[in-house]
Amino acid sequence: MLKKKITLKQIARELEVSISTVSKALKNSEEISRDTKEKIQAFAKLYNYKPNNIAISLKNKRTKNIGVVIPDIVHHFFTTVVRGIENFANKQGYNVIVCLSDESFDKEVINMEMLANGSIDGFIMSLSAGTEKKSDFNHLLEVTEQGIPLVLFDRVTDEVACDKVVIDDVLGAYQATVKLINEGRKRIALLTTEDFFSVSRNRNRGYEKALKDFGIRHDENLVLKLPFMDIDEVRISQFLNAIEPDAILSVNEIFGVYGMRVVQRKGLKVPDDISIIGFTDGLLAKHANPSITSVAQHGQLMGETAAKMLIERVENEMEEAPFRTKILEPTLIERDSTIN
Amino acid sequence: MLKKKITLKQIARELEVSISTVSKALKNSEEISRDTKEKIQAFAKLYNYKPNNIAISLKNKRTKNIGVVIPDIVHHFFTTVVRGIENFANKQGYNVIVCLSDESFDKEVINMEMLANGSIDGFIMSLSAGTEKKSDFNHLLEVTEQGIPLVLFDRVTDEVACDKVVIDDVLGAYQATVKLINEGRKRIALLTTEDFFSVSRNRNRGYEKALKDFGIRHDENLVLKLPFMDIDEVRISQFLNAIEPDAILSVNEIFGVYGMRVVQRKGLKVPDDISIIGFTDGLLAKHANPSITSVAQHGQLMGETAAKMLIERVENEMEEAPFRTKILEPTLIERDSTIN
DNA sequence: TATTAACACGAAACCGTTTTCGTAATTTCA
DNA sequence: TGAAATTACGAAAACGGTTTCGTGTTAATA
Repeated sequence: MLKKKITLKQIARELEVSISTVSKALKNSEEISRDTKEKIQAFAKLYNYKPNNIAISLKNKRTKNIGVVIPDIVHHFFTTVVRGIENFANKQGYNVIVCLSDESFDKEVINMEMLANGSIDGFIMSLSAGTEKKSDFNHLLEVTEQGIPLVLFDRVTDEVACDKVVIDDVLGAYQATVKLINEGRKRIALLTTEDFFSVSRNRNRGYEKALKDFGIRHDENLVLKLPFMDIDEVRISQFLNAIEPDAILSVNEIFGVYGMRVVQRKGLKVPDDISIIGFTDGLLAKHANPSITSVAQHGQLMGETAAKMLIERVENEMEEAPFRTKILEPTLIERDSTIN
Repeated sequence: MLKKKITLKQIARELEVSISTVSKALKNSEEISRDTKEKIQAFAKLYNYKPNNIAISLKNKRTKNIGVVIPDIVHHFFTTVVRGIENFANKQGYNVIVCLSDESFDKEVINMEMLANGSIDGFIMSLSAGTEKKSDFNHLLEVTEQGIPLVLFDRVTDEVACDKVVIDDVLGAYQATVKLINEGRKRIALLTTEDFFSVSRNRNRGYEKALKDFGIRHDENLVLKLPFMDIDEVRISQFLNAIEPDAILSVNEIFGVYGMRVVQRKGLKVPDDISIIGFTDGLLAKHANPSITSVAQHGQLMGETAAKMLIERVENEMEEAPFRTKILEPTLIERDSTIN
């Protein structure tokens, strides 16, 4: 007892009217008489008629789909962003197609090409590590040249003219570093990633700026640049043992957790002997023991903001509004890994 | 300098041939002469012609989109499932539309209706808490009656005839409980949720079965049923203080983490004084101190399996194969919260 | 040389809508 | 009563493809 969806054509045939009449009747057009409208509407309701989205998309050249391309989904920050996007987009009647680049340039390109041929009205994305490393943005340029709106978030680039939404990473790192300095910390270690990440670069800058502003010499030896993927706890351990810091600032959540574990294993008390602040306010920071003071990036807000910017572009295609970059303020969530 | 996508019609006009000829030439049809094909293909390449997905979807009545409806995305287990789905689906040329029901029955219904009008070829979903509580599955039945393939995973129901993929929750809880019994634990507390969750019910059964098999009396007082959402640490604390267990089995990750924190605060040593096992092998369990022994649910595999089942259905629409339920084996990941 | 086959292409239907425009039939007005 | 205006609907194009079938031209065959 398969009940396939009914079409305008079938309704028209059953009721012996034309397709146009059915279409108009269902839109309650003034053109159609009361009687005919009622008959058609009743019939349509009975058979649970719903217009076919694909046909409408073809007609309108609007899919009401947003393409979201992110490096990874098993990642707290990105999931909060996706939730924000979903949240806003759904309210506006848009669906979200999620693609994972898996931090790979090639996959990012393939994903975008798959979607760019009519499947979506616009992109929201965060650059993969591979793309940032390669510094090749032609796939983004192609998309924007075709007139497909694009909003970049978090991991962005200056080389593509489009809307962007980021948090003020410099400020976030600055505030975190100042917090540590105000506790009296002098040897603040920085756990960061290789340079090609825009966010890491900015966080490094905020760290350096704070040191400078407070007259603390910037010692390169206190900075450890780790490869992004698989974390090497041994290197963190050797590094921290060698430099003996009195505070640690980590540009992400996981380095902070590992750092804390290393110093705790050495017998140091957090935050009495050493303070720790991380970036990304995820579950780990919240549930660590002690819980870790973190710079919150407001992923959900970022997602909502990005979705809002994108949908505005999509729906005002005519107007050539200038591109904007929304800068969100980070928040330092004070927990038990720093002195209150 | 907007370079809008070129269409067959435009190519045909430029080259003064018919649309059919262009279409065939681009598919390398034998019908078209060498010369014409080369000319058309060269032109198409030059202008970077790519067929419009929407038009093809309309023609084929296939969108190459999969709809995934899950309760939440900021949740480790579901993200691993989504990754698995994405992974498999992408290889087969499918895109994934993710919708969040936010544990709400109404949102689940709305999401499905949005997608069921042609936007997708099939659904993969896990029931929202609201739906399980309400026990109303009409929206699922409507979809299957329309002939849209549906695969349910993890949170499933017997009331809908469709493909399913679950882990053997009874077995997982059984093995975990046995592990605790073998350590010599007698008073094994169970931290679980309200009864309407199918997975919790099954895990409770596995726990009870293990007790019975090993001749341990099942004491209802050792079981705490917590509301699903916002966790009440106070209740957990009162409960554990009252019953003084020598082991805790939690049906999820977070209850386990809270439970561990409570007993640690009381001065108990994990695992010397008390053992802890949780479900869902996420970041918290892995990075807790001590790390928590957990029943892994293999979310990614579950996602891949679901995607495989769905795509098989979609692509063999003619055959009325009987519905299958794939039962995945859980794995007990032994860590430091139990005695090795 | 007449017939047939092969070749190379175009016309048109189709997928399911929306929308413009044309036109019978009825009503209104002078 | 005849002309104009209104009513109520249908035909057809359009969105961007695919595919079947028909056909004019050339080449092969008898």
